[in-house]
Amino acid sequence: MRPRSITLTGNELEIMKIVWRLERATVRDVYEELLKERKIAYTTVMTMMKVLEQKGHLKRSAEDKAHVYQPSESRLKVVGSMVTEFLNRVFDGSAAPLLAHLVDQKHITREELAQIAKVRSEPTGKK
Amino acid sequence: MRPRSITLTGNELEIMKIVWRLERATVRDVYEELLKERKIAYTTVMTMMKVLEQKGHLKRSAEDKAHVYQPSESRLKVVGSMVTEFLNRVFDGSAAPLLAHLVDQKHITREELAQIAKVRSEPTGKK
DNA sequence: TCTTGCATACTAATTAATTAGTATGCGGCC
DNA sequence: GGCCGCATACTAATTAATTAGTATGCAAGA
Repeated sequence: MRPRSITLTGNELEIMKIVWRLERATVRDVYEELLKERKIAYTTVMTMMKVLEQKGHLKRSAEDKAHVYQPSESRLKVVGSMVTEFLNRVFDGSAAPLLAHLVDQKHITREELAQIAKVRSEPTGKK
Repeated sequence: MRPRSITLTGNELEIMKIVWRLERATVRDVYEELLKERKIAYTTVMTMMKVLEQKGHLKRSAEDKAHVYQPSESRLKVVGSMVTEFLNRVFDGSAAPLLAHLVDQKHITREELAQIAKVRSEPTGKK
């Protein structure tokens, strides 16, 4: 049988991004945001948010008339695990080849790379 | 309806990695390799390779008794597009936040980062 | 020649993912 | 009070993904 995807699928991530940005949102809030990008039915959003709740990515609280959803985990944490999963799946865990791709495909310049290395390796001197 | 995934799925990538490595392979070749990792049926591998052929990732030639498969595109190209797709989907196309994750999660050290920046920005002096 | 092994083609079953319609209830406004 | 808008719950349809069984054929060895 088909295993449920460990990480977020494309559309699930799209919704999570909105909820992370709004911090707390109703189905309607997310629906309105998504409408800016593409045609979608209100109930479709509801279904997807219910799935996200079942998967543990969203917490629901029946506050007012409409339920309010909030992220269960920080964007940093979730996206971090997505990065790790991608790295393992595509590059067997080695980041260097990924870096090479980023540079070769000009997603990042050598200067930016050097700058990040600099900032991170010399954070004012201590710790 | 559900759209077919643009990029390779987990298992498809697993197979493509093997074929890229072997350069040319029969279903049995791939099957043997996969068996080293996990239990899987021969026909399952065949089905997946047929799908990969339909998707245009593998070319098939009925050489001898068994069909021989070869990659349609280089690993570099396919993986490159996977990187781009991931970057767009997760980070809206910005590589910097991805870099930050790689460093924060210690997938790569500041030293490695600096080294890659150096190698790539000063290739002996000329082009 | 008959069996055996391996190969392919075809069939099939299950669950995830995506999208949305239908049923139904509740709180206001006319 | 009844209708309207919005909300949720339930139902549903379609295709992808994953896994593998069955049917069948061919070639080589006993």
